[in-house]
Amino acid sequence: MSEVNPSPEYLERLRHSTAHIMAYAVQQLFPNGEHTVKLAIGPPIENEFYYDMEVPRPITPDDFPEIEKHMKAMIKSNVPFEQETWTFDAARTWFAERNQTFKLELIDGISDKDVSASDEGVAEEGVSIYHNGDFTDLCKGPHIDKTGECRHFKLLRVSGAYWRGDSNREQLQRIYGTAWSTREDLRTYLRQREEAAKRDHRKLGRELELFQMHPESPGSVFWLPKGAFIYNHLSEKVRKLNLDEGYHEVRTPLIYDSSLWQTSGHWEHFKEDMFLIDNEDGEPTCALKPMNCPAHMLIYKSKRHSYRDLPYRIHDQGVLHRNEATGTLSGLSRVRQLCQDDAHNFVTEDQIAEEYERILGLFERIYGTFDLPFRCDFSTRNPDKYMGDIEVWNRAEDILESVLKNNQIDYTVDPGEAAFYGPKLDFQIRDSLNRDVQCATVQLDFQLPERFDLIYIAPDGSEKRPVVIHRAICGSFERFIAMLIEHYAGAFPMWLSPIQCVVMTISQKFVDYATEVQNLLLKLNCRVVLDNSDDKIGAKIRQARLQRVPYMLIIGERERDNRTVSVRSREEGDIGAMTLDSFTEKIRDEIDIDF
RNA sequence: GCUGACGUGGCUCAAUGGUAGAGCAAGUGAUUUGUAAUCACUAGGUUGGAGGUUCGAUUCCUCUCGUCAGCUCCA
Repeated sequence: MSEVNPSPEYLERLRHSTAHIMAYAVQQLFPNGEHTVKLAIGPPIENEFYYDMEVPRPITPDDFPEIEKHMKAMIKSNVPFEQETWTFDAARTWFAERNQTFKLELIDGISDKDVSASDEGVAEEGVSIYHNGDFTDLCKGPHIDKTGECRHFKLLRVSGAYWRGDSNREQLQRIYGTAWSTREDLRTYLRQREEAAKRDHRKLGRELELFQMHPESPGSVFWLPKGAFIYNHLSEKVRKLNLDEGYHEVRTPLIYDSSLWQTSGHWEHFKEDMFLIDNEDGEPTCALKPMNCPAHMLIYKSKRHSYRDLPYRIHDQGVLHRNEATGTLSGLSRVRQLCQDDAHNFVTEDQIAEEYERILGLFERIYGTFDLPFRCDFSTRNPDKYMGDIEVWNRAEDILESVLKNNQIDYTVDPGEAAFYGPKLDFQIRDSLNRDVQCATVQLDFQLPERFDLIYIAPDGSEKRPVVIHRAICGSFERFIAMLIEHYAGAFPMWLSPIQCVVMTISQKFVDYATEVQNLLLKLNCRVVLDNSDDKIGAKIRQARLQRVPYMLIIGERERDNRTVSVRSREEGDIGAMTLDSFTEKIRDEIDIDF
């Protein structure tokens, strides 16, 4: 039976089991379903589950009621989940009779393994099979006891997914659903999703007039005045922080001859994703930069560097263009034109550790300011695909790991996921829909210094190869702002709010005093606007609240006569009248901050 | 790029083969207001674009562009 405080492990079993029930229900949708619906895999995922299958026609959300009906029927019958072990031959025969080619492929995969190594759930001499009622599936389990436990579920969405995640193979239909042990938990989860959708940055971006997109330039952002303010303000703060930390800021071209991209290796790997410029013969000869590093290599190389110059740090917020595939574009999170708080730090091998410490210090300054929780993926060397000296790699990876530990950063290791030219740290933040969004990245690079033949002069006068650290703290400002919008649900902290105060009059009679208040605040570099329209005060407040303005200053007869303002704060509501001095004192520290 | 869904005034949505409608926003006028929407009037759409079927298309079909959910990719 369902548990009151279900363990994560129980919920996984529950969701996995619900996926089986759903697969059965989809089979019921089609005549001869067991033979025409080809099942692939159906695992539980965080909070949800899915099942991938090949079906005679695409499933749409319109099919959900019918699928759910069949699911409920099986749940109501409360049949048990029962495990059996079949021999490979028996399983092959059974699934072949039912035309379940994906399952046959899975069985082959299992039989190829050394089964004596007792892979979990895989029997020594065969495969694990689960039945629930009339439904039979190849599955290592585990499952719950009876279908009746899966009462609290809902189908959510449908999409395509490639068999085995390979875009060269069959594309299947994936149906997502969610399942919980109680009705309340299900409701809570669905409500959370609705709440999250309300803070979707695309929706808020439109409502708060921060930015817009147009089909005339898909994937590139039109920043409206308020959004542009946030963008520029943020970029300015980051720029200042980098200058304080010893970075040299540069500005570099957008367009480069293809030879540069050949040198850097991008031509070979990423030509398809670059915006190219053709000559008269239609041959691409130039490209818009998708990243800044080659430009910075040229700058480094333009003079001889002593070990005394290192670390040499170049910061660049240049405009980048990446011709992302159409299907991947998404709001501000995945765009074709972007700027990063990009930097390249040229260091000696001995300086790697300290430089990483310093970079993580920047993280704490910036992410701490926004109170953003992040975690880190540490991608290590792929044994089959790496360049450079294995000793250097090992040392570098040890350094990165110890830096993560020293700074008590929550990280997971992705073995073999590093690029061939160096190990990397990717910093992830959760967006409002609980999706991981990658922002920052810190990557060690042994390759570009080779390709560009970079050197520095060591104390003994010999020429040595520096190491390059690619780093961005915010990552793309576009994506970072998307995340901030959702993190704050549009209610930016005072220092980042495009409008910090609205002075609003009770009636036209008080415009003079209201203007005086406005001018006084303007002198303090407060971003303040005056609402002297004919609307009633309630309407003005509503308007300002919808725009998430931090402070509303209400000016009527009392305020004018006493030379005060009545303050309504975004967070606390009406906080009463105060003198102008006490208000300016109150906001003095909020108006502006540095990282 | 792939699969699917969607695209109607600035925004949110209605109209299912028969002259496209509402609310909000906008404009004008009235009102001069005390903490989340004052009232009235006016204007605004060849229904993303192109082709087709039909006496007639927002509605059906094809192509195309864009958006969204995912998948693949992500220097």
